[in-house]
Amino acid sequence: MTDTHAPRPTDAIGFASHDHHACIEGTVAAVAARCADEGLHLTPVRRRVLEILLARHRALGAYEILDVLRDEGLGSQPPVAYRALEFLTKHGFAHRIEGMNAFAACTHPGQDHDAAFLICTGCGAVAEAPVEPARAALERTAEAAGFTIARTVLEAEGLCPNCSQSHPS
Amino acid sequence: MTDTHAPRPTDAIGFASHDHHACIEGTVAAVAARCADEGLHLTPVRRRVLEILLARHRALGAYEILDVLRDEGLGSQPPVAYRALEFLTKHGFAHRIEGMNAFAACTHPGQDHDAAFLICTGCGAVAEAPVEPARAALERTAEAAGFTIARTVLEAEGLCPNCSQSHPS
DNA sequence: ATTGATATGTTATTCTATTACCCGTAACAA
DNA sequence: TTGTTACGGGTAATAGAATAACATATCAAT
Repeated sequence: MTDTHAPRPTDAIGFASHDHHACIEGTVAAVAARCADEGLHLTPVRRRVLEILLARHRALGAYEILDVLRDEGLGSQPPVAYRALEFLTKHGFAHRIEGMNAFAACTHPGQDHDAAFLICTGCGAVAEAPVEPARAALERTAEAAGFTIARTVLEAEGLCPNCSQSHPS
Repeated sequence: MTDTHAPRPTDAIGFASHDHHACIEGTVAAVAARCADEGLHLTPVRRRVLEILLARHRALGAYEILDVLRDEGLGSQPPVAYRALEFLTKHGFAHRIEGMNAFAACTHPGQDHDAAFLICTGCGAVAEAPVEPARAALERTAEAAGFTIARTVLEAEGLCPNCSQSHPS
């Protein structure tokens, strides 16, 4: 419990403060429901990794996650973390941030999907942003080259609203 | 000398066949000129790493590059390759492909700049595509969230024109 | 009960990247 | 000439990220 519990509604885009506790519980519940629906097993390790990612709202390396799991007796070797992360990313419950070799929980878990990310270099927060506009632009660029896109990596590093105030640069 | 020397003009976007030998020499010459201009040292290791990247037209891992350098007696330990790559990427002569932990030569060397990449999962070719449209779209998305972009990672994996014919899927 | 599919435990290894320290040389000032 | 400063490179050691390979367990379905 490291957050401030500001009782504001969740922002669709992501950097606003919000009821973090409810945000975690709600997302886990939504994921659990989807798993039940689709016959996927949200096992204790998988659920816990999802909670760890949600609790931070930032990207975590596999070994940071593993440290937590180890402290809690849920697993001690890399494959434990990587397997859980593979499950979560494969089903669209978490995303890999390529630019950081790290992982973040998905904020609107659905099918396996690409996303765009806004990564704050000030506080480390990661927000998932609508992917369509940028993806569409990239599609048009690719089409001109006769290239067929299967997967996109769209990430932006910079300063979130809070940090751009504190770092007036 | 492993290419076919098809004497076609270089395609601005990148997957067309072209006079590869001239393409390498021309780019190295352009980079050398820029270095002379700006007082940068294009040392033997740095030049050779650039040539290696250009010769492949695909993304190479630092250790693949190091293997070549080692064979040629130009260096044997990781920092040799990483230092050269840092120089090349810092000055916009090469780019890091985040999604692959690999590096590719820049096809229009200028100042340090972001770019968009089309990465063929069939043949491994990497083309640098215009970054502006996708970047602008991402800018608009970020603006809506009050986020200030400093750097973008825009990569698309898929099939290039040649491979989408061979892999009719 | 047995099978088959899925999930986990564990060891070892590979791949990627950086830190730290030392050496040599070019450029320039005293 | 002698510092001394900056830069590039050589090397060893280590850190960080990811996977391979193999053993074990769990559980549902026949």
